[in-house]
Amino acid sequence: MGRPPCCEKGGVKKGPWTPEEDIVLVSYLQEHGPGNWRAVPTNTGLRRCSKSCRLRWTNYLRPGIRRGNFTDQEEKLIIQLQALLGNKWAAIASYLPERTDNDIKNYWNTHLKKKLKKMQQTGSDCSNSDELMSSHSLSKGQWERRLQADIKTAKQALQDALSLDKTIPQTPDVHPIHGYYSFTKPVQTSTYASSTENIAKLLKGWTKSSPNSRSLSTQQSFNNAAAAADSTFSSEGSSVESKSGHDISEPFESNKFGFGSFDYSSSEFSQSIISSNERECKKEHTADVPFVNTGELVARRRRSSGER
DNA sequence: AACGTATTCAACCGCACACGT
DNA sequence: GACGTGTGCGGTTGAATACGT
Repeated sequence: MGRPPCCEKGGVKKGPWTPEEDIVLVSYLQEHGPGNWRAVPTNTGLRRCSKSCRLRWTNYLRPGIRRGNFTDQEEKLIIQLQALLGNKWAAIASYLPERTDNDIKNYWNTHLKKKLKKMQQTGSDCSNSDELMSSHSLSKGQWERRLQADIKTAKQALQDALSLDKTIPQTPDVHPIHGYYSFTKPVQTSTYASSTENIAKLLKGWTKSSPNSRSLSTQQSFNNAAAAADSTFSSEGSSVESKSGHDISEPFESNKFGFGSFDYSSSEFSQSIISSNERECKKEHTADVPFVNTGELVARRRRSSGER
């Protein structure tokens, strides 16, 4: 059987998003909020499929996203979580609210995999996923003990990462935001600050690109504009007006976007993830039982905390 | 400068699941 | 319970860019 593709209609555009499309999408979502993605292309006139719109928003335009330059803390956290959760990028991303699952996945595939491989070759690190994977060959008892140890290590890493406000409040990295911990520049005090920055960069890139030049991808636009935008738009009270006249820098309600106020450090959440994955891992290693999707677990958790 | 190769990352694709009817 | 639809996730692709010769 199989479902028909979500973009069956002809004339659906693919490939990189243009700044113009981004602005249309951001303007629309500012007004209506995310959700009901099916309606987005219809209501905006964007020749994109709903999936593409959602992806663009969640991976690039969403407020509070930080891109590139993973810190050591983030890197360690990702490594630990990957060892614990496997390739459950959405689950891992839930511990790094400013990073998208796609970003983390890419970073893992391009940087961390290699790094860990190197480390393994030199025998300098024992807390990586390959190591964990190699535990398949261990006896069940050994494996369980090892798993317990890994979970303990990961918990510790999480605790460290989630309590960094005590240790490095003035470094460019970590401070608490709305109950979770966020890796942002000190000058940025809210998820909206990042949103403003994103949109500012977007607009800068858009207006900068000359009509004669070939149509720039947004990434290029952002790159061009980043430096200027950083100095032009402060985190407070900045307002950006789009071509269509919409003030698209008005504060987004963080709750609308699903990661506003949930306490990621809540032991209930951590415990549920860890214990469920503990169970999953054990299942995986012991019997042919259906594998519980951790991402779905997180999704359910998000939904129950009022995301949609 | 020109070319080939490697790397990065935005975006796509297909699948699984939740939810409404 | 069966079915249809919408959404989210993980794996993969390929264009753009960086690097080496």
